[in-house]
Amino acid sequence: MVIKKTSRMSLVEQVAEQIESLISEGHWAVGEKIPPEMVLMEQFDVSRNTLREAIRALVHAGLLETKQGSGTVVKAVNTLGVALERHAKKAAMLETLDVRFALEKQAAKLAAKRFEEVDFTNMHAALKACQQAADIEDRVAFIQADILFHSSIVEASGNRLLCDLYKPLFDVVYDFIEQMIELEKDLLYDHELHVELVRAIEAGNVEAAAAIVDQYFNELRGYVEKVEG
Amino acid sequence: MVIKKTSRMSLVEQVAEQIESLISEGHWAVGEKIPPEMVLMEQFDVSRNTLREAIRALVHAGLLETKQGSGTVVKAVNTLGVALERHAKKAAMLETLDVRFALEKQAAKLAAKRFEEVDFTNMHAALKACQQAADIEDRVAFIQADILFHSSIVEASGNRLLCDLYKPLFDVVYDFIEQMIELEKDLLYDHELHVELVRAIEAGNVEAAAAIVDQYFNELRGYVEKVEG
DNA sequence: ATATACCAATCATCCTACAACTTTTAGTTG
DNA sequence: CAACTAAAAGTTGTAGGATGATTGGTATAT
Repeated sequence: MVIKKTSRMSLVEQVAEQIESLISEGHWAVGEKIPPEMVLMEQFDVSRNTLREAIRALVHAGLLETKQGSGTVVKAVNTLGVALERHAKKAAMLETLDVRFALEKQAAKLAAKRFEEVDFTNMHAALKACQQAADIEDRVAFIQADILFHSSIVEASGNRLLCDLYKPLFDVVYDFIEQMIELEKDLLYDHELHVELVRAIEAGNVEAAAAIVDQYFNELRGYVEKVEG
Repeated sequence: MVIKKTSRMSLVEQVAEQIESLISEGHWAVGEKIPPEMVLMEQFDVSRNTLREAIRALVHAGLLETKQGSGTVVKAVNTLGVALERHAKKAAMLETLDVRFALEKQAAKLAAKRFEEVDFTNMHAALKACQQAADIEDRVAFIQADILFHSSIVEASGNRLLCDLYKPLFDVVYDFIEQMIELEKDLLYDHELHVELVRAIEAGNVEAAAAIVDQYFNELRGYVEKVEG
């Protein structure tokens, strides 16, 4: 006797899964508006409630965003970022910082290890922008360039999972730093380490890259401890 | 003029958030059945549709599980694990391994740094279980003990966020290893490093702990590369 | 041309009803 | 009394309709 499939997935989950596929496969791009409920009801051949429960699940996951009177738009392609950001916001800043540190250090080492395959365009551009912002002491510009710089480091690791984990934590830390910056005005003009880090990665010097990230985070940790603890 | 907060959150999100809080604060424990829809409708003072949309969002996120005719039970305390596991399963094993490595190394260093406050009970118990399993060459028992061992290391870091990130990745890696173990039968009886790692942490030797984790993962990476690449 | 009023589209919430499944209860039978 | 059976109650799943709230665009009037 053939055992029947334990139980068929609920209609809501089936619909949610299909919508998720349509998004992840790019059929509905980020920023794009998806069809209204009435249309989707007919396309999926389910009732209004069922469809709404599916959509609501994806809204909560951060994939979609609904606006009354307007419609529903795609907000992201994967659900990890939202979950991680929500989680990290509830954690202590020093804990988040330690995790971010672990990830960025690993990223720097991986980038240095595969330096021959790395595209350094973004890294150099961010470096230049940092330098310019530091020269004219434009704090806002420096932060933006700093964000691009660290992102380019992590992307250079070639590890997609690492990037997906790093960026949400990075955002959380930077929200904190933006508030902190009033207290320590000269904190973020520390540009020397940026240059050294790129040089180490370009040279394929794994240990040097790791040491520089160590140093960077030790300083950052000191500032955060002063403010938080 | 003070601009009022965008507007109030939708009822569904309010309810979902409250339920999440009730779970994360332990008011509803994992495995426990939550009240039926009718009761929750009255408690939150919302309609059935609104309540169901909230619950469905949490079901999709992996926090709850509903069974028709029976009820709804709490499945997990936080939503991060499910999202991360789903995500990591789609990634390449070597990428996942690198991230896990970064996290475990950081955990070992943190644990060594605060060795005076660490509770070593679990670690020693896992160590003993590993030894016993290795002695009688019981592979299944060794894996289970190994899982407990690595978990105890990460928990000793005292960093909750680190633990929450580590465990799902760990599960993914171990699913892979369980399949791999047939090929490399003697892989997991490598017990020496376990002992050395605990010794280093107990001595508060941060660098030694880091070096041992390095060594452990280099071996593991070698095996994985042989199988996957 | 600008501002106002109106209208249509769309999501938000509520309501009722029934179906499907599970658990409990009551009843029957041996 | 024990064990099996049938009925009932409880719970989630799905459907469909009605009304309110918000948004975006259109037509109108000045």
